[in-house]
Amino acid sequence: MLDINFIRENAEAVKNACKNKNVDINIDEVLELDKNKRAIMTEMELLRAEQNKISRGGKDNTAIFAQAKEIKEKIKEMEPELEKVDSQLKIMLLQLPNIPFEDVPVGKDDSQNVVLRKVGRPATQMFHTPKDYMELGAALDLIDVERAGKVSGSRFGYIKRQLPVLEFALVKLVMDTAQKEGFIPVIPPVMLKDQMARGTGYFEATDEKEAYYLAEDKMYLVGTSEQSIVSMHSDEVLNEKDLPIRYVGFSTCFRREAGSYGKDTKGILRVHQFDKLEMVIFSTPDQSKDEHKLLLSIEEKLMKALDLPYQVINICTGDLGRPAAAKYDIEAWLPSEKRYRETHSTSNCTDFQARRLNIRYKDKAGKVGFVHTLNGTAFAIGRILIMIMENYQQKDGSIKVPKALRKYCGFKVIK
RNA sequence: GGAGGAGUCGCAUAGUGGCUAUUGCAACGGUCUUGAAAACCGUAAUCCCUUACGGGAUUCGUGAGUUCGAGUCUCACCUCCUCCGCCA
Repeated sequence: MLDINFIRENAEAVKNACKNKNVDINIDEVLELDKNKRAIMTEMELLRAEQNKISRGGKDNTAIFAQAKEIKEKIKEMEPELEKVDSQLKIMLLQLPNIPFEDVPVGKDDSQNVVLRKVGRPATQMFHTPKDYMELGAALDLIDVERAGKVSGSRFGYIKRQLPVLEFALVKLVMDTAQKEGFIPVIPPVMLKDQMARGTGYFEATDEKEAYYLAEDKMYLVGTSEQSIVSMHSDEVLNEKDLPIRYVGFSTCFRREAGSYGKDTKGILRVHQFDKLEMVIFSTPDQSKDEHKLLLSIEEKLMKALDLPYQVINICTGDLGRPAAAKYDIEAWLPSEKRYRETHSTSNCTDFQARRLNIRYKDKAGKVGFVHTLNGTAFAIGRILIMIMENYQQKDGSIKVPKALRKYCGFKVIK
């Protein structure tokens, strides 16, 4: 959510942000509603002040109380009008996107994202024609999507044998790496009250089909632990001297993948349920750009530890999503598709989520302001397993284990 | 799932329909001090009107209601605690 004062004073900047983010909202209408709302409010407050004055006068004054009652009726008549304007305004405000930073490339969609750098050598000239991970997994009995289909339907999988052990090795690698940087490990709830699910700003009434909803209990399943970790400090005032607060969370994530019919239908690249290690940072506004760099640097450190070839993408305005002011993706090389596929994403959401969730901090002078929130993938387990399998496959169909994981999993090769 | 209790500023705490919601501690700022401690003084948030000085509205878990007036009364919901049941 944006500050209404900011919108009043920077209408052009907001219009421009909407245009660059492909969001179609009439800012002039927002300003008009805001103006209307304030006019009604002012009038009501004047009446209420008068009413209070009378009520504070004393007891048993029936003549004057009759007058107060009259004012009360008048106020009551105005209420629906205010509510109407206010709810219209609120709906529009919640749909407004965060303003992208000035150095974010302007672009229409993901085709205009910018490659910042490539690291590691894509194994295009591998010694043999690479097998895809499903073929490798079938031979070694590591992934079973057929039985998962029988039991749960499409876009599910059983991860078997050495793969779960590798998952725990990845978890340990991330925990060790992140704790060195002061991240606090956390396992968050994966079910959220609807108001919290909205707080992080990924869906509104129009597109909540993206999340799983438990109607009986009025709860959502998280699509990412970012939702429950960012919400953790809602309605709190943090102390500046405690900032930045860094968390590294592990949780299962649930996604309906509505609207992605036909995309990545095979295998476990795009599934309804997967485990993910996620980093979340609460910082002061001054710190957030550096913290964003830190998140990206840890993601790259983890990728280098696994020695996977990757590229870093600067996401353009049209592909940023509503809450982010800046976002970098990491894409790893997938040999079977001969292209890079997304494994990581890190966003600086500035005060956009903090304003919705009312997460504030008090500075040394005692002044209160909204924190900045940032998030970044440490590892999305399923996708990283895929990348390891394909990039570390051997001629005989076995899979080597990245050196950094060996001490955690206890074996060097899957065969 | 059943029965009972509670929610007031960061923490603790008073407040059974009336005017400006009490008190203590902590934290922060100031005075004093060579420095510190002590002492003393000050400090809630959100919103609206105003160029400003200033004024006003709202907020006692949340939302409705009763009333001229609600922390206080009524209803619903949320959260926590205790006991019973179930359970890894």
